[in-house]
Amino acid sequence: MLEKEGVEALKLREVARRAGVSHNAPYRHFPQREALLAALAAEGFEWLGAAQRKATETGGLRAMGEAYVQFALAHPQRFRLMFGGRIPLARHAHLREVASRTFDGLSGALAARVPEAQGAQNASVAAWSLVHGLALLLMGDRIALGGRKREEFVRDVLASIRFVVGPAQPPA
Amino acid sequence: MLEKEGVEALKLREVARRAGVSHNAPYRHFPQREALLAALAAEGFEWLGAAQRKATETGGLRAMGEAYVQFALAHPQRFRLMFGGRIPLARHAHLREVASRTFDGLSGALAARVPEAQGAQNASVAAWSLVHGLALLLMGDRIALGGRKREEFVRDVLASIRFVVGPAQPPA
DNA sequence: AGTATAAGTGGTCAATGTCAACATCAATAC
DNA sequence: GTATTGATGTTGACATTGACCACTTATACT
Repeated sequence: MLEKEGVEALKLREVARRAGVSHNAPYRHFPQREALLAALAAEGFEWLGAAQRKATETGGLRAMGEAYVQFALAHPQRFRLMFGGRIPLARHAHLREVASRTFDGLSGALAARVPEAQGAQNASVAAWSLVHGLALLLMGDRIALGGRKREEFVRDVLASIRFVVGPAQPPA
Repeated sequence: MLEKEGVEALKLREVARRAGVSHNAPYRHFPQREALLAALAAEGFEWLGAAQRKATETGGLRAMGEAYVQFALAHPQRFRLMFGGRIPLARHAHLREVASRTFDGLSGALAARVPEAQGAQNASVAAWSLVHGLALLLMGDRIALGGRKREEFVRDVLASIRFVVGPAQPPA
């Protein structure tokens, strides 16, 4: 339901209806609607973490970035739910924990791939921002691919930058 | 209301209440709730376009990026509404038009700053993705600033990459 | 066998988005 | 000077939804 019809269409009563149970059954599993969304988001973070680990094993920085974008494009609604900021982390301790674990793994893998040098942390954040933003812009159909297939396009864009890990440089 | 309490808290009836009118008066101005959100999003795109134009006049690529991130951080809910993809562009022709105009201006300004060369378009998309993703990650409080102030942090991150505008290069 | 716990049921309520019918009032046309 | 029209607002209604409550059923475990 989430992927096919979006978050707002994911109504507790409709879930119950499709499950063939009474309109109140879901409340035995989730105290509020938001809790169900939080659980879905947490599951998404685990998926993303698994995809990242897999990419880390077999490939380099580039592969990680492509895996990130691919995940977002494969589960756009889920991705929006995870990063949409509409689920307050203050409640939902489980979601907070899973998300933090995923981020830690992600930044750890990033740090391992980026040469140890001044500005390495900056470059890590830049790398993450790049793939995150690229995924979202692609999801919004706001970018002209210029005839290329999506994977090819992603590869080209990710190949178009280099990270500066040496000492600070004057602005271009 | 949008910025202070989020999109879901922006209820038509509440709007009417605060405006001191009856619960149905808003329907004389917007056929559905979604139309009101679309209007707010369109207004946001005009603001963003204006900010970009201003940055383009006085500064370079770096200034444009900083202005983009600054806009997002100054109006997070608005930014999420604009790019959240929850407003179908199929309806709301006005929104589609304003958004397209803003994007055209943005990519035009980008193209003018990026050296004419193979891969220039890729670099433009990468630049946009970078600032877009950085803004969203910062909004989500998912990045450790490392003690720096936000503007400083943004500057550092944006300074940590270079664009490859020459002929294609082998992957790193 | 007996009981505790999880899961499900039906009833209810307030809030919301939306629709239809009616009212008001200024500008315009005749 | 009056009638018409369009924009704006109002009242009343309806279905849907999230949430709460008391009650029942089923499963598991002592």
